[in-house]
Amino acid sequence: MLDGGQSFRWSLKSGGIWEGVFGKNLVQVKLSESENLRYRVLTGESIEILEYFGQSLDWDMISDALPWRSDPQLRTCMQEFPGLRILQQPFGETLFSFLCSTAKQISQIKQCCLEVANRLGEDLGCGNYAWPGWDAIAEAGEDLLRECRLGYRSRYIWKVAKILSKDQEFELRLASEGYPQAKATLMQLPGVGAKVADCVLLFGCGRLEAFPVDTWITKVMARRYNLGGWDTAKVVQFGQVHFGSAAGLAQQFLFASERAH
DNA sequence: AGGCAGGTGGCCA
DNA sequence: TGGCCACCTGCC
Repeated sequence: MLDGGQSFRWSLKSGGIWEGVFGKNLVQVKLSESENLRYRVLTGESIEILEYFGQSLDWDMISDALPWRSDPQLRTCMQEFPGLRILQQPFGETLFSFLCSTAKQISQIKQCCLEVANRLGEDLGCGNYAWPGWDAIAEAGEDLLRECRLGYRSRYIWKVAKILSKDQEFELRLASEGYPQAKATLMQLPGVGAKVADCVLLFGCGRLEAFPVDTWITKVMARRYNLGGWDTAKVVQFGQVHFGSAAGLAQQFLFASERAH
């Protein structure tokens, strides 16, 4: 899940150790088979690590709410990736990274996020830099983003930075809204369509009912659920109705299985 | 060498 | 509403 397109600030070091940056935290973790999280805080707070990895949530219960009993396709994917979770990432950098993600491959998204952090972010030690925040991005301007190879996304990201640096209450307001309204609110931001909005809601707002549909999910839903030729919005609707309150977790199982396929 | 990638917004009927 | 197409950049 650290390399599954949820977050773009993790890299695999030697010995199965992953090193990652989120918020003001620089951490190393080792994910074991027993699903125990072993971690080392290089910079930051332990409590934030636990929250980030969703340790306060009852994943057995959440997984059990999925329709695996009646859905052999889903059951297969779940068995293939035991221990898969949804990360609970900070809102701002989640929105930023998914604005960067459109029509890009994971390796390129990682490169862009790294570049922006290196140029504008706070030094966390060991050559790692935090996500800089909207203020710094708004101040840096569109050209700097283009230098970080964000291309046409630069204009959107810069506009969003200007909007959100002037609206400190945005995240709080979003949290008070129901899922459909929260999605609509996010989609009012430039560069945020249905897919980016659902990724942000799922990975950065704890809305497990969000069901982001990208080309991988379109493919896997066509293959496993016979939805070939379906309109993307229809696939989203199918996913939410069929998988229910934890549709986003189902999405991750399907996504992981399709990428491995 | 040209099409396309983990989309979105704008324009057209 | 539904279908195209440009938009940056890098990889196949």
